[in-house]
Amino acid sequence: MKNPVFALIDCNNFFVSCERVFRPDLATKPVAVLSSNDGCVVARSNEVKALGIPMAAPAFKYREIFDRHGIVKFSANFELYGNMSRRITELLTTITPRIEVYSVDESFLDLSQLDIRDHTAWGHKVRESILQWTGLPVSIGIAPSKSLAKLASDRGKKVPALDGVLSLMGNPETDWHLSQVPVGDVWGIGWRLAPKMRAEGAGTALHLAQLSPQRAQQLMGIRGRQLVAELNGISCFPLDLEHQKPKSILRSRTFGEDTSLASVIEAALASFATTAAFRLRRSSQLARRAGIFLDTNKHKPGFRRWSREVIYQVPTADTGQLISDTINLFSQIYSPRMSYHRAGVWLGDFRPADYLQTDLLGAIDPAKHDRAQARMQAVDVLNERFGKRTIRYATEDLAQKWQPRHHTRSPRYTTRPDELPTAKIVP
DNA sequence: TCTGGGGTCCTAGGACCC
DNA sequence: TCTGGGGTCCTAGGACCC
Repeated sequence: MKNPVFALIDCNNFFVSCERVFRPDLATKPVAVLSSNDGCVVARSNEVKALGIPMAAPAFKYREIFDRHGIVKFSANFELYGNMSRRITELLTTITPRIEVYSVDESFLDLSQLDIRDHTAWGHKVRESILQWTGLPVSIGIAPSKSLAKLASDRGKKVPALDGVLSLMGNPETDWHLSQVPVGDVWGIGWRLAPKMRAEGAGTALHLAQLSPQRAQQLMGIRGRQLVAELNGISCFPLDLEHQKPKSILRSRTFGEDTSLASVIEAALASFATTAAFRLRRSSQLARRAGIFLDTNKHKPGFRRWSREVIYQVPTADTGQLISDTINLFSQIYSPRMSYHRAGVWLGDFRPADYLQTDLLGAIDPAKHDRAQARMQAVDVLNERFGKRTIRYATEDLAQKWQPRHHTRSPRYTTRPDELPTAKIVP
């Protein structure tokens, strides 16, 4: 058994970098990407960070700074970002199959089986090929634990002299790097724990690493104890290769405008149920629970949330059933006097898709179940071949008014040929 | 007027059983 | 009648992540 070596590959300002690949004219301009409804800032170029605009800042509060500095705004284009993300994943998979895709812009690699003599040089080589093949700048951290790899990639990004790569494998400066990282920037220390750690005298990652395991567990539970060990180079969080199977699925949106109309909300719920069920089928699972929730505006007085759920004796991934059940749940909590701001559908308590055959045969009507399976498979095949929403349920079409606004979305360059710019050749 | 969307894990407490 | 302890399952809420 070899000693663990992890690399974290982390895309810099990911959404902004994706936009810049297709807009090289923006390479040195301040650029921000906004969430659904153009509500919050979800990605910032370094220039925007330098202007003091924080992550998740409500866009309307910073409009003046946006205008004054000519910040270029994009509505989030997740189809583009997802596609760019897959390109990087494919590239990394050629290095080693032992990869954990941790998020849309971060992957861990297990390097322990590879024959790498100089980890820093290896990091620079990987960084250059990703830049060459995708146009995206990344930072790379290499260390004996995931938490240290994460911290190292962050240092690689922030310290210009490191040029995007830091290896903490046998690095005599490890303690010094730890001493430069505020405790709140450590992976796993959020806004609640950071003040608590500072009060304990642990203001930096180095101080945190020096806590006794007992004290760490007292203050932060078992995860905290493991985190402290990780900072000392003892790996507690293994590579998660099964990451791709979700344990719950949520689809929700803030509406383009608040609404009291049942038909609008039903159309939204039908649409959420459809995409959630598709994702569920793609993961080869069935749900034993499904639920909905409705919210008023949480930033206005009198904020309220309503929710209902249904438990299935026979788990399902059938879109038709999920739509009719969510609409039914909705009718139990809907009041025409309320003004709704946001709604969502969630699925949970999953079983493997072959569970019905192995465990419930006899308890269900097999013919009926097979027909439902065949129906959903046909829908998925047609939609894959001819485009999303080729086949859909009528409830989705009751209204479009719920759909979020996205006034400044860029073309989906890599997935929608019809949105590509056209070049005219002038003779 | 205008404040996102999607996840995971841990813990404490209650119900229930032996 | 009262007493003890342990195990499991479920749920709600908290905390974190990107």
